[in-house]
Amino acid sequence: MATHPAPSPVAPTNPTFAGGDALGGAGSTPAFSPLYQQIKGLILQSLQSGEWKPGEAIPSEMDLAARFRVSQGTVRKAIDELAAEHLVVRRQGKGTFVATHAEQHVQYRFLKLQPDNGDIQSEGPAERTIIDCKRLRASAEIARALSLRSGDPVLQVRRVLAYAGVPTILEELWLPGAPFKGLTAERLSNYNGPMYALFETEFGVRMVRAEESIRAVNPDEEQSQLLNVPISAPLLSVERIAYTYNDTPMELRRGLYRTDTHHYRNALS
Amino acid sequence: MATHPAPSPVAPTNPTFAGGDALGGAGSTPAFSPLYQQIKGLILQSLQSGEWKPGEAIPSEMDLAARFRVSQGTVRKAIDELAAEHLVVRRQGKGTFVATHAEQHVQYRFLKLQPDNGDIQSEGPAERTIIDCKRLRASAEIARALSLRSGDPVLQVRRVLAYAGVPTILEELWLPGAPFKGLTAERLSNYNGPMYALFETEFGVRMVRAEESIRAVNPDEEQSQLLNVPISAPLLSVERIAYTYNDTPMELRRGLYRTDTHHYRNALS
DNA sequence: CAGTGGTCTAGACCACTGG
DNA sequence: CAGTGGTCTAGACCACTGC
Repeated sequence: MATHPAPSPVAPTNPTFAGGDALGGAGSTPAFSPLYQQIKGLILQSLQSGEWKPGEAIPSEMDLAARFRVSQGTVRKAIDELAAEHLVVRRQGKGTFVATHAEQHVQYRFLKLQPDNGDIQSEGPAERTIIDCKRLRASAEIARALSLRSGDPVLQVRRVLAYAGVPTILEELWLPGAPFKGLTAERLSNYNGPMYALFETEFGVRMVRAEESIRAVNPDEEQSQLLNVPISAPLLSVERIAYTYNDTPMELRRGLYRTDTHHYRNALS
Repeated sequence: MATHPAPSPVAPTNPTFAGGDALGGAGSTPAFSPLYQQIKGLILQSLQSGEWKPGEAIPSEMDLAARFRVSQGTVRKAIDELAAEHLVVRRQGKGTFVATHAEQHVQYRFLKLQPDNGDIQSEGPAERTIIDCKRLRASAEIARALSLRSGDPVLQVRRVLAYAGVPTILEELWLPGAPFKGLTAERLSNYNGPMYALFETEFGVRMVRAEESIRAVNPDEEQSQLLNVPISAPLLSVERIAYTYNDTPMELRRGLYRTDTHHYRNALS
């Protein structure tokens, strides 16, 4: 595996068209794909297949250029896009590294709740309490969100996050059963750090992007007790679907946020 | 103004350092600034000064390269960043255009509320009703948000947005008095299109980015009447500060969103 | 067809990191 | 010091738009 003997994965010398051009022009869309996009796809495959693990360095731009038989500039543009999508992180003088949720700086990348006074760092990490972790069968709703079939095995986790002793977030999340075989309440409790970091190291599942739908709601009886708020208290309902590579949904998470001391922060551009 | 006779705004031939290097090494930060960043700054100045107006084309990459006496590739990288920040829009074969909120495709770029069923397009534009438009003096809180002094003149606008006849959004917004001299309820009512588009064409104020803080709240008596919901209904409180160039705050907007038929959508990456 | 942005290359040099 | 990513250049060619 030390040398890659000219796999020639792309057009031999010049940039060409990609797609089913061999079919004789039957294609409806010309589907022009620039070389750097093809290279990006190949790098993506290697990331996906685990050839380079989270936190590790990927080969240098020169190495990749030689491996794919393109110029350094073309590899550079491919990596630029991967870096913009936070799939890799560039560090001048050191190399390019596979992104990870275990990083100190980008911890809790997907959690947008912030304390009203003081920044995130000063608040410190939340106190986590697992309520339960059950194995059950997907309802139609859960199945649809996770691209499963109704009745497929799923894992349900519920937990509370507290800041300075005040329960602030109540989360309920569902994971597809197969990729997370062996996940238990105990392993969750013992792990110290972001849940997504545990998913990476223990199950090889890397969350790459997510989408959230936010509403204002009132808690039900149980929720109001767990969060220690009156049943009439308005709460933020945050439903998240998190995706791995290839836009494969791997988690449905429903959060209830108290917003009397915290707020959901969002940058628009 | 047809030709720019070698203004030589940057280092004559080679990339050099920027910053107060002439002070004799007293600077604490070396402050290296790549050429393309300097070019970006110069283009930004021209955008800001109104040399090219929203919707217009800026000079071609070749022209800018000649004007700034750098290579096309350097100009390209500068424009790449401006395009990534949505300050300009590239269109292959046509040119690069100053971004505008009046565009058909990117209308309501900052409004993240979406109908639960069906996409945004099918819903059509909201019915807008101006409640009032008052000229008053900034409270300490408003002044801080807009980088003004307490007592400075500000403009307050309140309005309701309804979809399919259902009042869904109640907005209250404050604008600094000086740049928006002449804005009246009538002009707002008569204008058809995004408010930010009116700001561009009538007042030369271009909103470039914004930050939102979101909470769950209950309405007060007046708010509940205007939105036609019970006083116990949980609502989304969305406080936005919108910025022009140079991170200058130009609007404070407080929205109350009903989330029984709509939701706030956010993409995380 | 000319003009625009978009891609690709090859080579030079710079800034940063670590041994 | 060698190796990495970062910048800059010059030139060629491609894809898209509109006249």
